[in-house]
Amino acid sequence: MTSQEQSLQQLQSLGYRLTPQRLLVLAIVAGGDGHMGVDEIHRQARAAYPYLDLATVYRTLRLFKQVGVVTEVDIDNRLHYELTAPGEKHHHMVCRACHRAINLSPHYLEDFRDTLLREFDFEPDIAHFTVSGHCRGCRERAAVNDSDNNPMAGEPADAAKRDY
Amino acid sequence: MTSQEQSLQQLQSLGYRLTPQRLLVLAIVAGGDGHMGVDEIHRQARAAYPYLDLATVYRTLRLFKQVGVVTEVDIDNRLHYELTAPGEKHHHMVCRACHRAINLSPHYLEDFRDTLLREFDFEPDIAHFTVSGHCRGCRERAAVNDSDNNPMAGEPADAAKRDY
DNA sequence: TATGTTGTCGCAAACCTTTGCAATAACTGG
DNA sequence: CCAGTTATTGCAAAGGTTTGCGACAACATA
Repeated sequence: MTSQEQSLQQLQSLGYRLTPQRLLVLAIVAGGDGHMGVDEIHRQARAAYPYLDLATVYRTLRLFKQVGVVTEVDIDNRLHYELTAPGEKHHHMVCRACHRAINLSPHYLEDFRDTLLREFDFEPDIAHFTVSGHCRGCRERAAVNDSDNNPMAGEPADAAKRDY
Repeated sequence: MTSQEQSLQQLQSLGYRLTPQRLLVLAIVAGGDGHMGVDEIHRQARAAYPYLDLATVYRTLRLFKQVGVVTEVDIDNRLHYELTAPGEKHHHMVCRACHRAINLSPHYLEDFRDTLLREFDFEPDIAHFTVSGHCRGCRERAAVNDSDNNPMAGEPADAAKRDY
């Protein structure tokens, strides 16, 4: 039984129904390379099944995420999804500047999770966890362009375009 | 010099202009108790200055956040802001169920930050950091209602309303 | 104080995502 | 295999947030 079939069976066992729309979305996400944007998933889905509505794609992905079938990544205020690879799960670090996503092993979050659970009885949702910040490349680039030593907080006033 | 005046001077020194709109929004956030929703800030602002547009409120808060004057908290997909109290900074844990926000001392994130920086040259944006998950109260409530031992992943199929 | 530069505002429209609702289709039990 | 139950869909509309743009206003300079 493939991991896709497992996911489907899991859905069914939880009382969710297996619909062609769900099969389709799952297949597309599984076939995609890395995190896919919702619009791209929708586009591909329509190719096979033109009536499939964008709202359905959103609902389906939300369900898949909740059940753990996919992992959600917020990249520049847009939702992206990738298949949750059992055994090689990972979180993400997303760069605010170049919007690239870097994988992060769960190992780095375990201590943090344990602490919150122990000290506050708070169960963080680390299954869908994204850390945003600035990656190496963008930090170096910024260091060069910056005359002062301000490490990129409050962005230089002479930035090209600054409409706030 | 009050911390508000400091913020204003900081803005100016970065090349941003001091406008009545910005003064107003700052005053309101400073006067509010805890994290305020954008609409509430806007409502209060309009009382004093009816022409102030919602877009300006958003832009102003985004700027304030970027400069560090305010802290952003995402509560149930809605942005909220509070004054960044220097000296008593904190992050937030937001419960996905009851939407309450619990303060979290920066101390809990320092190790995590250091690790990412050391191992990946990735500077996480912990200044504006929110962990979502489930708080004690909601976890207990769920434990009672749950017959099986599934710790709230994939939510019971018999949930009252389930439109995905 | 007068003038130029350019950051900011208000407005309207766009964008991404969620939601209400009636019609439909997936599963269940007989 | 049929009928009943109810989860799910498509559609349209709302919701929260962002953005393009021309008019305006804050600051600097003389």
